[in-house]
Amino acid sequence: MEKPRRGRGRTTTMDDVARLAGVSIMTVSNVFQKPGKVHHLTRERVRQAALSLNYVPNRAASELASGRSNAIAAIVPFIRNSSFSRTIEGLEERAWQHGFELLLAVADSADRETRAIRNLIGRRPDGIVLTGAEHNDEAIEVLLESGIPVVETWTVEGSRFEMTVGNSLYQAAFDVTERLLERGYRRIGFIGHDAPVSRRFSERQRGFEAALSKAGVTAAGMCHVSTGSGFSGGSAALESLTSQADDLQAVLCVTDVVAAGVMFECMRRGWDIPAKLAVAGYGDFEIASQIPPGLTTIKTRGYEIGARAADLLVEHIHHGQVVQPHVDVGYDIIERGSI
Amino acid sequence: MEKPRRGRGRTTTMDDVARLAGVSIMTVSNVFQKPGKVHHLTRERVRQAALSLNYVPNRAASELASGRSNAIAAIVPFIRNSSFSRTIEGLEERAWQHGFELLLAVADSADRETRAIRNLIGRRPDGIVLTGAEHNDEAIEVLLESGIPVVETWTVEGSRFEMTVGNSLYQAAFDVTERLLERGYRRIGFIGHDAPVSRRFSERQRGFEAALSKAGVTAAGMCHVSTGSGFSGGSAALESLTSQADDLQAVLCVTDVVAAGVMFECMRRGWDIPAKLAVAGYGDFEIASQIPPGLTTIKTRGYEIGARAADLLVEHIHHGQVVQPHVDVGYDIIERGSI
DNA sequence: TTGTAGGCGTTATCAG
DNA sequence: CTGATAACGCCTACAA
Repeated sequence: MEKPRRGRGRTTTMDDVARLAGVSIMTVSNVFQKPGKVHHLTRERVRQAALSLNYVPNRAASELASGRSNAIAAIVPFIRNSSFSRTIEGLEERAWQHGFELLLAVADSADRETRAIRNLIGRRPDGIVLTGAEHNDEAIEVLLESGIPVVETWTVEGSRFEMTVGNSLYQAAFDVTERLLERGYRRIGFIGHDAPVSRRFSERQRGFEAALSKAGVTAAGMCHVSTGSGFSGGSAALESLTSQADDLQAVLCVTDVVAAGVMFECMRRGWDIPAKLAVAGYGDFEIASQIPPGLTTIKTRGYEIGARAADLLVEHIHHGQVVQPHVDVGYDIIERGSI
Repeated sequence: MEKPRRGRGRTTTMDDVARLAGVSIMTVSNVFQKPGKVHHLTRERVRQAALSLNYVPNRAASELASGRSNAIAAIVPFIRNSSFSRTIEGLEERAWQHGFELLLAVADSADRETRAIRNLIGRRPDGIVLTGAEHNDEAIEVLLESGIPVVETWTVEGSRFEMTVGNSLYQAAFDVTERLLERGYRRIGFIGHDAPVSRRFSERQRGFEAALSKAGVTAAGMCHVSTGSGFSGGSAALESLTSQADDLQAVLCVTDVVAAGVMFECMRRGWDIPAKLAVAGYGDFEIASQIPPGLTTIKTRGYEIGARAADLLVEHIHHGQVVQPHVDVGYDIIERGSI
């Protein structure tokens, strides 16, 4: 049987459209790229021809010829249960408004990330968005060398890239912890995440610790659950924390999902929230507003992070530089019944 | 200021590598494509040269020349709170094993889907995976015309594409409903989703209705929440259902997220589950096992759907056809405390 | 095992 | 406003 080779001669090309419309191939190209440069009637004729042939331009050829891909690439560690999905939405939407497509890669480990980055670079995107992962040196090297503008998001401190968009994780954690202290809680525990997103999450931990030490209080306990462990990570962590301190009064969790896991565990134990245990989360996921008695949390503006990242890239692509390369989108503390 | 044109002459190409390694450009190409055809030592020399130049092959050029992209494209309506994310993972993993990359597009409306499909086709992927959305005719037309093999997932019934992978939504809903009837519940309500994924979800509804009518029972009420409405959709729906039937005993929900929303609402009302209201969901998301008293649900094997879809495509790409083009991955009923 | 010629489908450039 | 020509970077086919 004949090998199904689409590449050779089967797909309809600009040539077909040009012939059908009775114009040159260049005119067809212009109709799609610079409609203004083509006469009203010619344009319509070409459009009709393209439509009737179900013509779709070949991006590979276009990119090769123009050296521009009109695409922005993003790489995220995971998409489930995370504020990253909001960031992706922001990116996609804004990128599209600027006429760019989004190339998305998911990589949950440094190794996979390196591979994914190579793949992406191979596609020569006009810009790349890195989202909150630990990058290994090789990947960073390749990225810097590629000449493609890069913006790093979420994890801002110590970034080696020219542009960053984030929100003050440190400050946010500091503020909620102070809020807990104001409420009179003194025996407070912390549940964090371990690698591969440690840089990001350790900022939260530092904020937590700073607020405590400012108040002259010591942490009731620290505990780390693995990234992506979800709700069940919360129950396990609570177990561990209570064994470290049986007079635990409050917990600050690295994520709303973990916090919800803690709250589910409290329900199972029949513990009243916040009387027996106060809980605070991070992210303001939908569950925070729904789970009784409502979860106090930090709203992260993940969507805005994506949108601003896209803006930065587009600005860089068009002008070769940006006016303000480091953006902090801030955060809000949302108080609900859990503290 | 000079426009930053990467395309023209700045990036390192095979030529540079070839020159540095003292070989022809073809040899460099072979080192990457068919390492076996190049002499041991030459290969190493080329690899070193490529490494030291941070050379990354240009996919656009490669695709154009070979007519193959080594990429599989997938399009999903949304990724948050859904079994689709599992399907994506399965797809990505399996595709990678076969040496293919995954191009992912998210499109939450038929219009965006059409646009996304055009974009994807422009990239000439070797295969396309469609995931549980309503497709409009134009999109289907373009897809069929493109000659690219397509597999449709989740939504199987009435598919116009040559390959499908799904699980019996109808049968699954039928079975859980029977389970509820066996438990003695008679006043049962249904919470479904409306467009744009209606075809998919209406199969569930039909299964629900069939089981009821087989038992000679009529539905206590039907209710539809908008896709992606999340937990809050559940509370709202419960509101609506109880107003339709104040003797409601059980609800079957289109999704675990909606079911969890119903359960949260019950908690707020102080209703005991399942004594006052039994709840069943769909998807076996993590929350189902964590929310007290545990949510009875249908496990959908979303990962396997993705994996099998990738397998089908690869088989088709390699052999031009597949032996068994329609796959049903089945489902499991997971019983927990909520019924 | 390595190299040479030609072309993939599109766009930039510049002439008509 | 339209069209001819020469790249773009790589791969297929064939020759050495």
